[in-house]
Amino acid sequence: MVTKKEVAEYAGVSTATVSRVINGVGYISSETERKVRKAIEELNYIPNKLAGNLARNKSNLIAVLVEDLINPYYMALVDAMVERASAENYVVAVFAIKNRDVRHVLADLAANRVCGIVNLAMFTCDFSCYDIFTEAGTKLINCTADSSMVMINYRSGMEEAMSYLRDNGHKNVAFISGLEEWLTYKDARVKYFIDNRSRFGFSEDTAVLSADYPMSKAYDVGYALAGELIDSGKKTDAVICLTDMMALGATKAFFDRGYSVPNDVSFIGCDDLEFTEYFNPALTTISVDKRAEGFAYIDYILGKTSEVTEISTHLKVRESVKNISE
Amino acid sequence: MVTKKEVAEYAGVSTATVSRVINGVGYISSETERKVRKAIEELNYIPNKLAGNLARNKSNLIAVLVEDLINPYYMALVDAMVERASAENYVVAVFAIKNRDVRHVLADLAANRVCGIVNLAMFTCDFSCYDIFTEAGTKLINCTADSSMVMINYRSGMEEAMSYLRDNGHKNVAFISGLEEWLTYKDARVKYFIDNRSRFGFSEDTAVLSADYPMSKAYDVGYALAGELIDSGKKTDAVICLTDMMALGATKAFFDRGYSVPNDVSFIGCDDLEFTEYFNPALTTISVDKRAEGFAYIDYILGKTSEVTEISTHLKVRESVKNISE
DNA sequence: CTGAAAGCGCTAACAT
DNA sequence: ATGTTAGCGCTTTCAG
Repeated sequence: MVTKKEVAEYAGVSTATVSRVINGVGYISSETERKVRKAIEELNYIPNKLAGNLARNKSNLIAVLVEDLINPYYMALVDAMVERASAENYVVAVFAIKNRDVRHVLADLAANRVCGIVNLAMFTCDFSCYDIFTEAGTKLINCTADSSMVMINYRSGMEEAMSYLRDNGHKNVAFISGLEEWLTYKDARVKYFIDNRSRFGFSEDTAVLSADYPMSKAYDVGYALAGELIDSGKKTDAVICLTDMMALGATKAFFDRGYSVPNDVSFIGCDDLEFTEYFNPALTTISVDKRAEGFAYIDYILGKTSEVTEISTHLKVRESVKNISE
Repeated sequence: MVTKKEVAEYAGVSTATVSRVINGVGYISSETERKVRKAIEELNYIPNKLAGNLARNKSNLIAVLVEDLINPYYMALVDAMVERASAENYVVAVFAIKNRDVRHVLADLAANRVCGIVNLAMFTCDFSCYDIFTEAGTKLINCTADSSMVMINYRSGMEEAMSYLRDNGHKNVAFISGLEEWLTYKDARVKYFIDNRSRFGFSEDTAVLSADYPMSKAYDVGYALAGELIDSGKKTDAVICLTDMMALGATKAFFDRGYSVPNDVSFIGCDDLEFTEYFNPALTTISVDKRAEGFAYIDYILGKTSEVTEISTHLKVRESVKNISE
């Protein structure tokens, strides 16, 4: 594999000059640049990132931390991140916590001198774990509890969803959160729901159901919680679910017990996973701009954003809500 | 960040010795080892992979090449690969072809000196593109047309699926392949179906439908093809789909036209994506051991396998096939 | 505008 | 069993 030195010799310049034209930094005469580019071209030179990484003691690796990867939402996020990162010659690597000591994983990240970490997992770990990274200037997303640089604005989506339910005659709407209780009341979706349901004329007496997501799978949680909801005997016209996958499980529970969706109960999910369009019925959902979210993460890590980025949400109407106003 | 040299000094040995205990190679007295481990521990030393990679001119990066990542099957595969790779201190990075010149992507891989490439994309590219890698000793999976080191044995799964349909009284079974025609007849699932349908007493007159997967999304293809199937007016008791996502789209097409699944038509998918259990009806599918597949890829890249690995498949019966024998 | 040269932290002969 | 040392290929001052 041809090295920078060979290119330099071939072009009759120094390696420093070659570096300059490649990295587009510093002054170079157009004549020299031409020669160098020609040499690169003819020799088919491919810069060795390994060496570059070491020289600047910083890799072009961006780490995505997940519990496990079996989650369509993450998939969409990672997809977007890869797209954005590769445009800047960065590489996105996936690290999973599943069955591993978090400290080991963190050590892995450190050993590979990742330049940024996007934490999509929900493990708990005291912040001192991250000292090593903050010290090294690694950009962290979602690693500490405090102010995130990108926030999903669920207000608009929730507002639309609740208006839509109201306009379609629903009054008894439950919320399947699935999160642990202490998280449930911190979640922006749940909070908005609770704080505003009376404003939309909904009953205050409907259930907000917690469980242990994301420890358990979203659809399992949805299925179980919907079962509880049915068993409770509470009158419910519609249910909003924290995520689409939860809605998938929850609707299934209703089907399994002989109910029809949306004839007997209406459903609204959240996330807008693209294939939920093909669910039966097609899922009405709060759409999150996952691509923008993924882009924002990368932009932050690459230092291209200063202020916090807000990700928009809106309702995507499909078939899972029935008009029951007479 | 503390370096190997500092550890060596602290322990009163040379860097080579430290390397030896870390990499567990060569002889070291237990006394020295103890001292070194103590130094590592007390100094909180984390080896710098960047330097190591450069020194051996080979990275610990394994690349996964995808068209895009929005595919639950890949997700499961990547998940498994990450698990296996991290156990050996390798890192899995995702590279996407979408909207990019394949040659650029390949150059990226080369620039990062990846030690292996798992090609999950389906782009065409003459093999000379890979010369640079074979020359460098990079392990390649699915990059050239010839013999793969891991093969999914669809026979058993298909056999079970077809027996099951036969035993449930189905005679007119269609196959939604979705692949382009020239690929359709190369695919093991399709081939098995065509070669054996008469043996199971199925009509030879049923459709095998092609399209342009994976250029188009599986569920879109499934939806469109199922529409064609319905329009054709051909009698069909059951349909087998190349993938679960295709089945999702296909069943939706039937629902949208007023049919009931499985009352009017039965469905069998393939892949056993875990959440298809929650489809309505729960999808009966040919289960592929995706974890084993992912593991096999990594094992091959890491040089832990010599002979070709075979991935097993079997039918997972759920609710999408109805017994129509009277 | 360009070149020389000193690292980056680690590996792997080669010595001892 | 352990130490010495010459790179790995690139970046980046510092001179000129």
